[in-house]
Amino acid sequence: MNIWQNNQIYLSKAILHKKLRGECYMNVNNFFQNYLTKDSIFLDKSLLLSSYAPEEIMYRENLIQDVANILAPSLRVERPSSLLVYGKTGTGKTLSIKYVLKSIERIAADNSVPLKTIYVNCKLKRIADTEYRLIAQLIKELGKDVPPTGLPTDEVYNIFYTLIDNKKQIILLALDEIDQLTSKVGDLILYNLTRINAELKNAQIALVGISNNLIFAENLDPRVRSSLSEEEIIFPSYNALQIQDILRKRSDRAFRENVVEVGVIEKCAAYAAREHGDARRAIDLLRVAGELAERYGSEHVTVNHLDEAESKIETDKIIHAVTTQPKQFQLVLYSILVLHPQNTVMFTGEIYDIYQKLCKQVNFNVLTQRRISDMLAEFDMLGIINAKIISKGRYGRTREISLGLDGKLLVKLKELIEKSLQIHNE
DNA sequence: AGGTATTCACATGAAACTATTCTCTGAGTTAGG
DNA sequence: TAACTCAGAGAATAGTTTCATGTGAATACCTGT
Repeated sequence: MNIWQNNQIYLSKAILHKKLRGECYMNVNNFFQNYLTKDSIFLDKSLLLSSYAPEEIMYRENLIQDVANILAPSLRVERPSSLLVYGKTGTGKTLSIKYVLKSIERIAADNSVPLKTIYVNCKLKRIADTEYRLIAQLIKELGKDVPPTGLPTDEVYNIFYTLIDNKKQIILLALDEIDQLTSKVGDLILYNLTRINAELKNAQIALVGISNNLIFAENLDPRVRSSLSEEEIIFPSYNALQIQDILRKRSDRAFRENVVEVGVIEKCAAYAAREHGDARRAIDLLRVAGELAERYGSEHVTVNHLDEAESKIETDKIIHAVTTQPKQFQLVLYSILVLHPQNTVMFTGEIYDIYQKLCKQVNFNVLTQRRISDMLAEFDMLGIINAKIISKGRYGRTREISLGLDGKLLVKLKELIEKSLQIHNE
């Protein structure tokens, strides 16, 4: 017999039972039933997800017009100037560029202009974060597949050439988070991309680089720099009032009426404005606050929910960062956690000693101090630890490491790592 | 006292190595005609 | 003879080791008063 059928019978019996007796005890079935029938405080949560692309981008009309002006020649099958877009996270760069690309592609299609736009995010791990993978990804966007490894890089370039050069066309290539790419694999790849045009007979490529780093172009090879940034546009940060408007517009449609209490939007905007006007963060914050309110069965989203959302986002980020790291990373972090209760500040050498002991205990091979040093630097980047390089004079130079996280989170992290590494405390 | 030289304990950088995953190629093998 | 199998060469990549060089200030060591 089939389990589901049994359950079905059980379920209907339970409901019948409840109806007859009018009893209202809590069980999981009731919970799910309530969950379904209860009005959600959300109307349409997708509006608050980071994947949502609004049809109108507020406070960016002029910048979008600028971008459009620069890229417009492509509609006449002329190569437009290359463009470099700067702006901090959450200033609408990506959104605006995607928007322009989409509309330019639509117009091109309507007028049968041979134009293609490609958008690639260079930060995506295992997709486009190396030279080979970037080109492979471009080929994939053009509708052909390339093996993930095994081919020489030149070969992939050749496939790419022949693929785009088979007819006269303009390719608008938007590379998001381009600074990540160059910091990881060097700027040779950009040089190759800009040089492609000279070798193409029919097609032409125009590059649109998007960078979070405002001084990205400064430490670029001069040749690359001149050909990559013929035009530059800077996206300024939003101020608190602008973020308020953006939030209000989204929340009006994302939540039911009167769900969001007065002052929540303002505070949310203030939080985000403090972080250099990151609109995406503000929207995330509002969404998580809403989710918390819903989980607590509250009818309204309050300022308290917002505060809680702020810390939840922070802890979730750290927990996610830690759990996705390899085991050796976790063990190093564990060493820090073990050492932490005794000393508030720690040094690389101390951590390495503990780490070596732990390695023996759990049968890991011991990595060199050089490697541990890099790992500590990465933890610092992730915001899990605070590291500062100090000199203790005669007693050498080292990282001074402290933990800025709250106690509850530390305990949780420790448990998580113990579980994942199967460390048993005596 | 004031100046400089030394020294520690790592940091930081570059290159090389290792293991894994994957493709391509061509020799050897098999099966069918 | 065509189709198939399979080992070996060659690539890309992540993670690491090895080797080399850099570094900031507390201390040790001078020097002249």
